[in-house]
Amino acid sequence: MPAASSPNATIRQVAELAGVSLMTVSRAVKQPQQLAPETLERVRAAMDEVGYVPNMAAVSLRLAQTRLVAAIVPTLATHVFDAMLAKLTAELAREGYEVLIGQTQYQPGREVDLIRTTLGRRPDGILLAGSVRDKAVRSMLSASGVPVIEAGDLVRNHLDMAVGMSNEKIGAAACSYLAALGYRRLAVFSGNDDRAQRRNRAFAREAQRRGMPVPHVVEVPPPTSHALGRELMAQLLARGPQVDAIYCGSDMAAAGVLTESRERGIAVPRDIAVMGTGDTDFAAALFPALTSVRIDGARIGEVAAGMFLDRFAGRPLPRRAVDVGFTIVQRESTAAPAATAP
Amino acid sequence: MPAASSPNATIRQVAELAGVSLMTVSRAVKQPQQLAPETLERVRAAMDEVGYVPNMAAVSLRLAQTRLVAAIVPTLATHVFDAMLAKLTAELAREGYEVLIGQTQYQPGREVDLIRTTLGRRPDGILLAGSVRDKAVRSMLSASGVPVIEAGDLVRNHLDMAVGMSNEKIGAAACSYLAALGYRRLAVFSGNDDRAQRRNRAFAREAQRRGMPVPHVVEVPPPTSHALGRELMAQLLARGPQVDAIYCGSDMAAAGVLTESRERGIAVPRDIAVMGTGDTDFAAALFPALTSVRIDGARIGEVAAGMFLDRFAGRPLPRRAVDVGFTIVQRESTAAPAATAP
DNA sequence: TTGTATGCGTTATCAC
DNA sequence: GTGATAACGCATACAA
Repeated sequence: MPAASSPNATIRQVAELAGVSLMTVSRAVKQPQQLAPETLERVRAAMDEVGYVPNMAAVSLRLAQTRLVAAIVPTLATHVFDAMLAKLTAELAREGYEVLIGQTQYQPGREVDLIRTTLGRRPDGILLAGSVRDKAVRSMLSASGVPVIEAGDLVRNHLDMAVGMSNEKIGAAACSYLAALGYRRLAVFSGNDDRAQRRNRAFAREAQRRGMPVPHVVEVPPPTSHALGRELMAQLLARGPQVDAIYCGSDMAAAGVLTESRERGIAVPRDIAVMGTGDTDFAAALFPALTSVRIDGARIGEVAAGMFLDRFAGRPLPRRAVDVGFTIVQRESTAAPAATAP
Repeated sequence: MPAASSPNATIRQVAELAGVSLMTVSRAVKQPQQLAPETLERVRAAMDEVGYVPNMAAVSLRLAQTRLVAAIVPTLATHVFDAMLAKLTAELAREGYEVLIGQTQYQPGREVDLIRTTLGRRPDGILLAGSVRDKAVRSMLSASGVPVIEAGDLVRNHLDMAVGMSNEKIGAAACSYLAALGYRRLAVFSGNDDRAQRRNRAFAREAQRRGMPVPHVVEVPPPTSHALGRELMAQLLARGPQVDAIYCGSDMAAAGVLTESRERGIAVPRDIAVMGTGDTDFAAALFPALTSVRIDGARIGEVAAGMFLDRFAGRPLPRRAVDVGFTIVQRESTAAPAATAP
């Protein structure tokens, strides 16, 4: 039983207790096979007795590596990010790395501060949800020399490494999907962050390409919510154009559209189709079940972890940018319009 | 413009560039007012030029404090934890603390390893979602001398500090709530983790106290899901006892119960009432909107942050245990049974 | 107002 | 197989 264990025991206390030098204790942790079995046992007993855990601040300082990976996300309250972080954390943990999570809460100014603070921790790698647009941030990051992964938004001029999917392709695919089902008067509800805007522009371009009416696009500051979806839907009905399908930048907003429609006696998808983004866990639980663009957060996290580990080990990277794609999960909220009547 | 900034510049490089000593640079960061304005400006220019950010590993080692708070949660994919972590992170960030998040993924064995690894980072504080039951973990933590907050589960014998609510009270309240609405044949679906089990036992005790039939309790390994809720509901209908209300340990499971009921033509709440736990953001978006036990994760995070900051600053704690309570948010899934017919 | 010496806890290196 | 030494980057204490 660990008896008198003192707070934050150091390698020195263990050494004195075991009657060996500092290096012997260090080796007992890092290269146990180098020690005589009897010595090893004595050192281990001493470590247990004082509850010794190596101080990573000292290790980091000495080795110039922290075994820390920083991940910066807008919010934790989004399924894609959760799944990504969970997988990233789990995969990196196998190799002894920990993940330091920072949240910007969608405040652009916060990102610079956060990255500066984060760089102070000298992480071995930094993952950023989304692409880095801010000039200052870009130069800070590249100057730091830290491996950087931009995740979830595959842009051409990524800083270092990237994994994710093209938001432009998502926008175009969403539009094509609705068009193929016969919907023509489209609306888009989404956040006004960079990714969403690029998605929406691609959506509109695709509509134009197909000779459809210009989509009615409404962009608001994120995060989007159920209440927001309801409100936007109410506004659309009150004074918006006639539409037969709505593409939402988040599933929560889409859920709000479903609720508001139901309360007003508008049948989905008969009167109007609704589609979300993210394929959140609750998408299938809504009524009607929500069609959504599925983004595999876990896959993103897995690929990102692999890239980091390759890089840390000095292995050559197969690719510096990985497209994990996306899929559209069709559910009840966008069933095809009735076939031409007999 | 930061020109030739080198990776991980040190205080020495800045000093040489500015033609001052190391201490002058250090003071430029920590006590700028002590420097001659002209010197300060020169140092700042040098810092910008090389992109200097202090190495926290060195600072931590020197000061024996890391400005790091570790938070250990079962998963990020739960609204209560998200909200708690978001608030905790935001509040601590104001005072220059960062939050290191660990996830156990509900694997009990993982908790010990995770805490050991975490202790290596010498966090200034540790927050644990849930109470600490494991003997080894308890002694590791108390031996480390780190301030510990057990969050979200208010037990009597907390290790150090605690904030949350009584799961026993939640169970009893859920039962009382359903009983008051006239439901008598109750079922419970939940995870089989410690917190859930204590909640369920209290639920059953309350039913007994009220002279109601013994509730049909089904406990499964977490995490619970929509699919799981559907399956449990299907099983209940196939071979379970007749029930008129179901209390679920999570909103996702409750959502599954709603879906399965709808598919089978069972009307909620007319034929059966459904109630969840957590008041997740999507609870209001379900159909029918889900009655749920609301747990204010943000409030928990806020109180926890306050406790940590008081402790770090050496201020006396008003209370070592704070009950943030809970509320039952009534929605459509548990409307009262029809009044006695005329 | 600015500089020098010292040590935080650990490990690479070299010596025995 | 084990030990002594130096150094990682920074801030406290003290000196100038």
